[in-house]
Amino acid sequence: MILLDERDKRPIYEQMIDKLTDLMAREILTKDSPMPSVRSFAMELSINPNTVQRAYNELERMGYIYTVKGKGSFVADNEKAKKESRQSLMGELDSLCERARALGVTQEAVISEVKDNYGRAEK
Amino acid sequence: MILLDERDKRPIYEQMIDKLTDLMAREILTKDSPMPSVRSFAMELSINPNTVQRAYNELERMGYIYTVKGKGSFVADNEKAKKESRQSLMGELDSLCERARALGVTQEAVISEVKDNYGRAEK
Amino acid sequence: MILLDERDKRPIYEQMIDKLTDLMAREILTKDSPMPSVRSFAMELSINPNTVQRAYNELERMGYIYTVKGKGSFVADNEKAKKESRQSLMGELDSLCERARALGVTQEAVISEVKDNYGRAEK
Amino acid sequence: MILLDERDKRPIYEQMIDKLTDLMAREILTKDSPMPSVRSFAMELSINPNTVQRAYNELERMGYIYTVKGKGSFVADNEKAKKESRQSLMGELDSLCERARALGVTQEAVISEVKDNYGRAEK
DNA sequence: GTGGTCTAGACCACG
DNA sequence: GTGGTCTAGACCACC
Repeated sequence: MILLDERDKRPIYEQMIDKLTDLMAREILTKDSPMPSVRSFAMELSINPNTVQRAYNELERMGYIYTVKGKGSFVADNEKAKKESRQSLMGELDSLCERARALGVTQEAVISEVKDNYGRAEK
Repeated sequence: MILLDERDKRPIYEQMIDKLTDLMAREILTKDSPMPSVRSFAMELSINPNTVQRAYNELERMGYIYTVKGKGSFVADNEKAKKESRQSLMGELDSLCERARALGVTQEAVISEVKDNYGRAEK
Repeated sequence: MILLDERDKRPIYEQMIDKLTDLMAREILTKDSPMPSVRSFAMELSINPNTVQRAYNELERMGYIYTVKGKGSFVADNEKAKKESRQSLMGELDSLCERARALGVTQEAVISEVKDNYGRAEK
Repeated sequence: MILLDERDKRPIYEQMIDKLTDLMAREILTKDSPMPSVRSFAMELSINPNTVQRAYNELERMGYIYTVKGKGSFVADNEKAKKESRQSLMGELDSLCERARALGVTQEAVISEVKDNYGRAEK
């Protein structure tokens, strides 16, 4: 389902949260579909079940999944995920623009790069 | 000279690096001007001299400052450093655009955000 | 694993880096094998953990090892690192040759010294 | 006479010794010719006279210069300088060869680089 | 005075 | 258990 990067400096549970919310935002994980069980997920990724549990706890707290006792965890409405993903993306874009300005990069240069990127994607 | 943000979770030395490189990019710290001494800077920020030292070490390694033993540290000519920063910035922008596309954010939305940001900066 | 030379005037962490990269280049330390933990290594060498940590930090920055938080540090694939080392070595050889020429040392004398050295190594 | 590199990590007096013995080995400073006075040399390099003095002291101790009270310092027999320079060069060459071997560089590759260098110099 | 290194001991997050 | 960060305090060489 997801792949962990061992060399990533961030804690594993944070990596999991990022990758899972991303899957939700991209609608690969759809509303009300079941999440893997804590145990099987831990096995699959060869990590400690505690770590999976922690990721699930955070995801539930943030409203990305909901848990039914005795049945498991399920994807909540992923509209939320999409919205928040977009917001955080825009936040990153903002801080990136600020760094760009500090380095004397013009607005035009930034926009041209964006257009380039979208252009390359179309082909 | 700079202010530390206690709530910031990143290590102090990293915060310092960010804030100082920013000052250099904006040419508030100019070529060959002296950096505060390790000890005085530590006093000013109420932190340990070792922490300042570490930040300075990294800055020197990255080419932002140079050190003359027994005299102090000085701002280097950071045209090269700035150039590299710009390149890596554009790389980040690219990967950000790709994430945006994956989330269904249009090119127009991204560009509008960039324009907004630059607009806000002019005031 | 390694032995420190007390008479060596260079800082301990630098000595460690030299000896460890040497072990890697000679493939005594192989890809993905675990490095000693910071604390155990410090005990073994009777030095402070901070000093080991510093050496490890530099090694990671240079791409010789990678670190998994909570698990330890591991030997990276250092083909790239070796390649870069070879290049910088050849650069040093060049500047050394230039100094030799300036001192009137003939090409033959230099080559004979090189052959001597490699000859001694075979025994 | 000589140029100091402010960014050089080594102490100034050591840099001076290196550069001056080099000039002697290359016979630019000839036997019995006068060295600059401590004061004038210090002025010329914009450094502290103590530092020049220290360099001169070391040079005298090593036998590269001799001092006549009330008259100044003079270059000693530079045969010595040449000989020692060559020796230290050969020492460096040896340690370089050892590093090369550790990296798996063949004797042939080293020799070819040396020949290249001498070849380039002839043109 | 300056930076550079090192020790001792502490606290934290992660697994 | 692991590494990462920080403090406090010390000693050194250089200028």
